[in-house]
Amino acid sequence: MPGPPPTALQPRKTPRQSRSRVTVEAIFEATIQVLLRGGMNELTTTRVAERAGVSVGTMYQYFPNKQALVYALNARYLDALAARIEATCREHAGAPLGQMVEALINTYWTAKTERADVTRALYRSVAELNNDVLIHAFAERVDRATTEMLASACDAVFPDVPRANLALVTVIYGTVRNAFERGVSDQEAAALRQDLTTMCRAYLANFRA
Amino acid sequence: MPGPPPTALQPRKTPRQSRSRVTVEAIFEATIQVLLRGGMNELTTTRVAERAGVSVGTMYQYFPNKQALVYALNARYLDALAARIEATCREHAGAPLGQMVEALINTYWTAKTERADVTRALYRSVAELNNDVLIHAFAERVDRATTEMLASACDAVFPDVPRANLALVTVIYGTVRNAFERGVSDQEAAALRQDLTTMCRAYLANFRA
DNA sequence: CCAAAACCTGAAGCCTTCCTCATATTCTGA
DNA sequence: TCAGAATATGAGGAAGGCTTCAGGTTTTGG
Repeated sequence: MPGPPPTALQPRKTPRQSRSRVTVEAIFEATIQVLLRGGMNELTTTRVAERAGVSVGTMYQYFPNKQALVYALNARYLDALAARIEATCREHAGAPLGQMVEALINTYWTAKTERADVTRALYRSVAELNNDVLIHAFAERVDRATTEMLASACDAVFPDVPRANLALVTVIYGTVRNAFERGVSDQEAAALRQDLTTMCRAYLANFRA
Repeated sequence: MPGPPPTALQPRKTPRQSRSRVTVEAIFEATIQVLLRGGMNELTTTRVAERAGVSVGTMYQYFPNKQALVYALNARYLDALAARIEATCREHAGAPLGQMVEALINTYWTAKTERADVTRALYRSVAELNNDVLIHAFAERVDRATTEMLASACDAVFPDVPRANLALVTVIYGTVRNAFERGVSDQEAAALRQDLTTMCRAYLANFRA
């Protein structure tokens, strides 16, 4: 049961005028760029500010420290990802299991690969954070959506929905991530994705009504 | 095709006398401990040396820099892990598919969970390394073993062994890792592990002779 | 037993980084 | 229009980290 994010990691103040919204946006984008080039080791406040075209002081007006910046960036990313998954789940409420699996894998896979380098950079950056809160919040939110979807399947009845859900999402998210880390080729990725779908379908077949 | 590890990351010299072997061992252990406490951010050379009961200078006699230390630690861990997987694969050459899957999952899962905190710490530490070389070397070595095992199955014939292998290992390794990151309970873990086995078996059933 | 090799020490130099703050600029609302 | 709020600046203080090296101690091989 994760509490709220540590106060030391919360944003300092939220931009009110449009110019500052642009600034914050630039800072986020710059952070990604720096992360892409040199990873966490070379992510310095000066470098980010420089790349964003603002001064260090400006950065510190919105983020109390460096960690908070990376934290916010990841929170932002996960929020968008969760929203996409939720949308997929809504769209497939009441559908047959097969379609659900395919849709879920498709959404997740696409979200991760459409900007593969960014995904990788974030995967790495989040590793040095106190990411438990982030991860849990994300997991909880997304679990709610997928569980609900599964329970609504028109051609299945689950003796234990949360269990089936956990198996599904863990396998899917884990596989995608591992595929990333291995740096599989496009060909391999395509085959892998197909096989992953096969596996999930075969698993869910056990619950056919 | 990854080359050899960057020279900047190679150990400086290998201990010859037994006392220095003890020292190096202590340094490794200390590194793990420090990593456990505070992660990469708090891993400083001074702290590691202090915890190991040696002076900083000693550390630098064996590792040219801090990164090399973490690199070596991970290389060591992956080497042991690979050895265990290879052993499992040898033991199950010619066995039926079902047993192979179960054994592989068992070995990997056990290896990761018997010292869960260490596993987690290393997962995190490796994220800030130039880990491509490490990952690839590990993957290649382990793939060789598992592929060979699969090909030897007494009750199956694969149209494309490497493909089936990639699917299997990516799903297994990825799932285990993701389970870690979510911090699943023991109960959930047990169920998940069972379901993972079910999935893999169902997948492999497609190749039954 | 002794010389050479291996090993260990830890204070100190150098460098980078984070973050603040006093000041300047821009915007908003009445 | 203009006062006050919001935003931006960037040099510099303070802290801490990495790494070296000159000089000790221990071990080994003969």
